[in-house]
Amino acid sequence: MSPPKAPDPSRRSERSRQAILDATHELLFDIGYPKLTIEAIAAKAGVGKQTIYRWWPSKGAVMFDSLLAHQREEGGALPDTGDVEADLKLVLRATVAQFNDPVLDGMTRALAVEIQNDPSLGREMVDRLLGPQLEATKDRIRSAQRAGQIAEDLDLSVVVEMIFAPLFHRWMLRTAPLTPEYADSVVEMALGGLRPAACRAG
Amino acid sequence: MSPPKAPDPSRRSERSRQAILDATHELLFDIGYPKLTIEAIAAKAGVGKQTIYRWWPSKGAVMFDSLLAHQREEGGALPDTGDVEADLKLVLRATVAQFNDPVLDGMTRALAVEIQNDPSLGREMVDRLLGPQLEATKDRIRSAQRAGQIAEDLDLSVVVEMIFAPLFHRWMLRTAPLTPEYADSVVEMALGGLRPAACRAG
Amino acid sequence: MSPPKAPDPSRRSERSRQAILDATHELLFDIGYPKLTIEAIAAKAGVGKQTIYRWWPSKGAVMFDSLLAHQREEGGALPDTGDVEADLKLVLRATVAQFNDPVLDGMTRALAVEIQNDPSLGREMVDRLLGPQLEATKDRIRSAQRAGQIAEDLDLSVVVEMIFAPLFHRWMLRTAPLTPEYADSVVEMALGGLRPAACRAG
Amino acid sequence: MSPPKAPDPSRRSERSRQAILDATHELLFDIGYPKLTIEAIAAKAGVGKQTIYRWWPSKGAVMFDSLLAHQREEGGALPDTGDVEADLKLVLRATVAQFNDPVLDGMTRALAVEIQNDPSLGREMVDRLLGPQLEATKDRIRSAQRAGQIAEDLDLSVVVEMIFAPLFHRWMLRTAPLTPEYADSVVEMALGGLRPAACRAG
DNA sequence: GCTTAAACGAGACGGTACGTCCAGTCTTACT
DNA sequence: AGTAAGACTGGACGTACCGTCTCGTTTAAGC
Repeated sequence: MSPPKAPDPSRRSERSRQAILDATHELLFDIGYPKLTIEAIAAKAGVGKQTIYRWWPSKGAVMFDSLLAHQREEGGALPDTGDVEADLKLVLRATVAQFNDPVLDGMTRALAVEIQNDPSLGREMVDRLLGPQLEATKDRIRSAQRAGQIAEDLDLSVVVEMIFAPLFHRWMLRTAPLTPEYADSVVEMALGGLRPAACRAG
Repeated sequence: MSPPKAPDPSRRSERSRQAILDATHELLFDIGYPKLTIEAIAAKAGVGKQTIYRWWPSKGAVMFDSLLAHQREEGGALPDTGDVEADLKLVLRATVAQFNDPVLDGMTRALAVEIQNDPSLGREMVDRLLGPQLEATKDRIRSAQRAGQIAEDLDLSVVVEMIFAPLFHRWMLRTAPLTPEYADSVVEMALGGLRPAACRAG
Repeated sequence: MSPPKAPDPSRRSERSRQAILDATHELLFDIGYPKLTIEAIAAKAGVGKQTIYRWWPSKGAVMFDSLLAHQREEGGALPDTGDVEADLKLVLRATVAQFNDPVLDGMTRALAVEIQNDPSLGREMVDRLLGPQLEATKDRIRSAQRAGQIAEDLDLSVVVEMIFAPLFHRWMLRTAPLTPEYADSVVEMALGGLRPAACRAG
Repeated sequence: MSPPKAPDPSRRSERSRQAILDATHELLFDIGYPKLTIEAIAAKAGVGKQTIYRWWPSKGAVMFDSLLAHQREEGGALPDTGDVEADLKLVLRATVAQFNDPVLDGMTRALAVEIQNDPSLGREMVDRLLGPQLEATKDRIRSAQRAGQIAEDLDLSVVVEMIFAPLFHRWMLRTAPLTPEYADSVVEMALGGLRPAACRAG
């Protein structure tokens, strides 16, 4: 008859929620996502398994919330020194550093994996994690357009992907090591294009 | 004492090998990689589990071999009409189509996922699947360089990633639908760069 | 510090008590004792689980009260036609019928089972259900003694068990079907004894 | 299609079977049947749960096999001194002692309980445990019949129940303590019957 | 062709984790 | 204060697979 009876969020135990998120984060750090189990989270958090199953649909969802809860509030705007090339290189070098950090590497891979199995998780990730960063980058690009450094007639969604995707690709498929120099190359090539051109040196 | 005793490949049963690869392929198609189990493969192939464990180190490795065995021999060179932009658009549109094919989509995602857990699988994949395609693309780029359509002083590894990565990014993270038009945009933007038009028409 | 705080019976909700007893009875009928759960009783009765735990110590106790509340008031004296054999046969045939009634069968088994785990429940059952019937039988036996049909120097507690125990034994251990004829045999054999005797036919 | 796939008894591990039976027996002794869990048995036996589920349908069945495996081989004939009353008193006093032994008490109650939920278990119990004892008693009665101590025209199934049932009844329902004297009373009353003395001395 | 050692199918084994169910306790809001 | 509701910790349930380990049974190489 009734849809399987949804729990009442107003009665949710904040204490348990926090304990679960903390335990998950710690376990991700200690043993990594593939070895992470609901049972281990429950045990470490001092929580019944049912409490996890009551509020999250999957292991991936718990991990995602845990990631959100524990990331520092970095979502600021990009630097704007007036030199778009330098600013983008700075950002991409930072991204390279993140990918090379063992902990972040593990968690980000886990997240990427889980998105493959659970598209709804992917949507949320795009909205809450990736989206804001891409938006900030778009803002910086727009600023550069006003400064005449970037062409006007471009689809900014494609632009930001042109910039970030190569890093993601190399990291995810491990085709080659991710270095700061690679970040620089990507920025330069994206800005200048592949064609031979007198004005490339700008 | 003795090293764990390697099996003798010369006595391997070709019949069983094929049955396992076929069963895996069919199960990947039917139930998807995450639900795929060694037991199911063994049962479907009419094979003992040990026979799988004897010859493959992991579920991912079986799947990878199965993928290799069942893909058509496409590894040829890229078309070369003299117009590098048109040729690249053609290739990228084909790639888009592959990503949008439900079966290939599922299997490629499975492969990408498994690479996260098993770097050695990643290396093999890069060598046997991704590498050849990137090499073929590099060849086409080199041809375009000789024709004066592409700058000479570029790191080709970065170039091919500039071209393919945006598709991969959008597909993997599901940030937006993958369309042929998107493929065109990527090619145009990569070739022309992001800077204002003055220098773009080349 | 304080003893665990006994609830005040004067404030007990009669409405809830009845609802619990009714729900229990109905569930016993529907799904049987082994599958009966406190949660199901509470849900069916529209009552909080705590209200059950507050007033009853165990599932068995609830069931016992439910049984008491729903049985008809039968605790009268045995018939006394002057023929003790006939009267006992009548009573034992009625007992056989009760054991063969599917509903009573299930509930009585449940009760018997629960007594094994909870001796205090056993005591109460003996006092309130079994005792009265045995007492009534003892009265009938005493009447027969006065009429010279039964020996004087007998321990009546043993006598009544001689009469009822065989039925209980056969029912509980399912050694053979319980029939009215069996009831007759038991009465005849108990009265006449096992020895070969000229006077047995009476 | 296929019936859920029966395991092949010829490949059964005798070592595991014994370990399970032993662990069960020990746990029955230590914590009692109601607190006995399959998980505890598996853990104590050093065995996977599946191995228990593979070979036994229920907790009760394991316990029953464990009981059978650990009982001493007592299934012999009753004593026959020529005095049936004395012999029966001996047997019933032994039965009383068994019921009063704390370990046997617990296990027998557990068995009796389980029979209520699982009639098939009851049948097996009757066949393998209770039956033989009743048959031995019937043999002794038959011998007494030949000696002229017991009437010829009696249903022996009823006779043995007349003798054993009162003990069982008093034990199971805890109506009164089980004593050797009670055993004697039962034998005397069963043999002599309830009618007045005139015909009783036989 | 016969022997013999390997790979093979089958599947039982000790385990781990799953997702569900319910016990019994605790919390919150209502009567 | 007792109650309805239901979230909580805890723990057993029975299931699904894991990867390992026997079992006979092919099967193919080397004598």
